[in-house]
Amino acid sequence: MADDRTAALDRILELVAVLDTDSRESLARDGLTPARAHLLWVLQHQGPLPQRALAEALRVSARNITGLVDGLVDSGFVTREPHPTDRRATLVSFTEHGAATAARLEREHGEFARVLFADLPEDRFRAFADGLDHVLDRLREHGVSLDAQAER
Amino acid sequence: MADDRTAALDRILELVAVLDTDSRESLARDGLTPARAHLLWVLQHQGPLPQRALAEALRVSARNITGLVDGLVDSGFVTREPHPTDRRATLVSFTEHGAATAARLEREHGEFARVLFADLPEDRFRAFADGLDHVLDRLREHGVSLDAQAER
DNA sequence: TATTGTTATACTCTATAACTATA
DNA sequence: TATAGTTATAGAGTATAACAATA
Repeated sequence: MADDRTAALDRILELVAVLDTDSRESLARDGLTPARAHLLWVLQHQGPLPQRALAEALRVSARNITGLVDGLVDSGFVTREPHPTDRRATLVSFTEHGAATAARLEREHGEFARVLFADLPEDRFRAFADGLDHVLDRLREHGVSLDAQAER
Repeated sequence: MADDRTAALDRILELVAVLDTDSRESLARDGLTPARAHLLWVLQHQGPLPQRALAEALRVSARNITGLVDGLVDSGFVTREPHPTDRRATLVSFTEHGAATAARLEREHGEFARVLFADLPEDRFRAFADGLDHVLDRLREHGVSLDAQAER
């Protein structure tokens, strides 16, 4: 019994490894890395942002954002524009290529979700989603969550 | 409906992020990184190995193993010993500290699995494990798996 | 005085290619 | 000739600290 739990955790970790490697390869085909794609994702959902806001959203240092934006500017996904009211800040905005890529990544994300659960009957899907919620709740109870991490 | 699937995928990705950050922090307290801990894990399950075997097990370059072993030697987790029959090779073995740490990490892995599924009734746990298998099968069908990745 | 972003510096993980020692 | 591991080199992600420009 206890061993079943360990086996399930191992399968979760296998899933983590598989998703990580696969998304990495897929992004590489677009000339992106996970960190840079994450930045595009935030821009896609929140619109043009100053680097400071990006640092908070990605929960990384300001220095790191400078590097990520440098890379995305060089590869043509975003531009640095002057902030309309604060001359210290720069607004990071999509180029056409960046906007098109981000939109496509979002579409593919939805398609991937459909493939993942294809042919899984509704009741079994519900049960799985339930278990997922349970696990995330258990982690939150133990102070392990994105919010808890953000507070540090 | 289709949106439920996307929401479930998003929760899987949240779980991935949470587990990644949490394990990273936990390992850091032991003076380890994920890559170095992975190497210790392999050593724990397969015994002393030449670096070449470690490169295959971790699926990284030989050069990378040199760096990881350098770090683990410096921090006192492993030693490089001469290979008994092949003078080109070096055997990577645990120090006492390394062996004790690896054993503790394995214990904590099992404890973590128990916490994760605590209070989840057996039938709901089964349903979750089922869904997990389904998702991994779907990925395998699409050529996305650790084995498929290994073949490249 | 506080904030935004950059420069300087450093560490880890990752890779390929050239090279040494040994098989 | 092939294999084990290292040196050389490079790129990405991450961090802290010092600093410039602006608020």
